[in-house]
Amino acid sequence: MTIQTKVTTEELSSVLKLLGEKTRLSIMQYVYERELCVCELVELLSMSQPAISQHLRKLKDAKLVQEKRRGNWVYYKINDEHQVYYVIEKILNELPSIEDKLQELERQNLLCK
Amino acid sequence: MTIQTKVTTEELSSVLKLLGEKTRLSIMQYVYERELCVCELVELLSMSQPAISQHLRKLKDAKLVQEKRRGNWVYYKINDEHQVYYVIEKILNELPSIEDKLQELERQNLLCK
DNA sequence: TTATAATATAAGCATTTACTTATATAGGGG
DNA sequence: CCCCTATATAAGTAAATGCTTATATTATAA
Repeated sequence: MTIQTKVTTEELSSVLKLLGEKTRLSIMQYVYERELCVCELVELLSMSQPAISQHLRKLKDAKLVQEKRRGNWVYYKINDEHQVYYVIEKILNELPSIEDKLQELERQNLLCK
Repeated sequence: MTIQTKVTTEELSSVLKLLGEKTRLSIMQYVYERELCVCELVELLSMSQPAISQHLRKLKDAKLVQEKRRGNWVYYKINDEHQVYYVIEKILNELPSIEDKLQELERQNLLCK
């Protein structure tokens, strides 16, 4: 049995506001599928590095993602222990798979390390 | 079996952006529970009538709510045929019940008609 | 230590947003 | 028809937002 912890409207809306931005929702989708470093996300989303970093900062501050440094690279993955992770999963599962884009990245040897 | 129709990241993020605002998320919560007119929402949320109307306009444009006029009053209810209604329900179910607030409104005879 | 690569942060800016106040519209009752 | 009530819309504004460019930080490698 799953304990349903209720959140406040403010807490939930602040999470939804973060997901309610195309780039950030994409980032969430990617780091839900697998751990990725900043430069990989820059490639995948075709956006500038500062833009991606700033989005990641917001997601990290909201504890929606976790970071781990490995040498020069900082890897991000989804935080599956977030208070409303259950909802976040439902949201991300509505989106079509991005597996092909990740494979394309591998094929082009653009993966870091 | 439920057919899982995938939406684009843009479509989904635009819905989440609308829900990612405290007042609008509250409105959705209320019209999910029952049909309400504008002046009732004004009471419940303690906000100005134009502010509520403008939020309702956005929700209506996104087909998240449906409206029906009855005399002077315009009633709004959730659109349970929205493309991602399944997700919207999951989101709203995370929030604590607002039943008590609706009862309080009734008790004070603030319900229209 | 110096150079280089990956990432983060700061500052600036154009756009969007959520309200306000004022006014328009629409329907019901006299 | 006129008046009143409920709602919608318009215009204005302060604050928030998502980018850009420039620079700082951090770790690795020479």
